Amino acid sequence: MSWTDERIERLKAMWTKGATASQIADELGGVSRNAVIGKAHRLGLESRPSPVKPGEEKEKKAKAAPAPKVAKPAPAPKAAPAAPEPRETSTESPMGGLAPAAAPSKPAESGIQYRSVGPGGFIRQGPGDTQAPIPPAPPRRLVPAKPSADVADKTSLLDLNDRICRWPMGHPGEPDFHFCGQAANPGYPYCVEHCGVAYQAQLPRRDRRPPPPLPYGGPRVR
DNA sequence: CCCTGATTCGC
DNA sequence: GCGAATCAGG
Repeated sequence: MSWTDERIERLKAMWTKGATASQIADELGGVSRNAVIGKAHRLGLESRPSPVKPGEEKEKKAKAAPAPKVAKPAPAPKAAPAAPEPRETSTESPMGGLAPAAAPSKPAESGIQYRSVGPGGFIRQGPGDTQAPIPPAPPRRLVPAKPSADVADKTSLLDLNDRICRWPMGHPGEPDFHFCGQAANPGYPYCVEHCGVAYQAQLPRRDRRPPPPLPYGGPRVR
């Protein structure tokens, strides 16, 4: 299974909405949880409350010696205390406070610091400024979104049972995604109308019409 | 054990 | 770029 634009779209939507990697993988089908996580990171959708984050560096792969396949490269020196970074000062002008766009990493010399104050928010702090103008980062925690008015009276995932039609309306991850919700055709997961769409009598080839687009990616393959 | 996301690294 | 293997926290 490949990452088509459509699937990436759904991944982004669900990831942003807080769906777990497992849910996303399950929803998309054909990919593993790991694949979803890997893709999410490659897309730059990062940082979600993770069980294992705390800043302390953990000594990973500290296993005794379970027949390592390849020699582990020496861990990169994380901080060389006695090795100052090579400085490029020739282009530095005292008043040219604007650091080259690619290098905001010299706050001490430019006198300007950018501090994150939350998702997408940054403030600029000059040399004369003290700690004062730094507003505390507002604690923001993503909470489960309440059902919007659009979805409130629609049939959600939680409303499903074996007596109502599970035909998906729209696409998972979209704000107004819901299910048909009509009375299901007994013995079938869909109402009569959608059974008509889902189950079609085999017709002679010459009478076949091109099948209508499926309401979502396609039949589940699991 | 189950779940979670992060990271690594061979492909 | 992809994702299985592996990690670590809950």
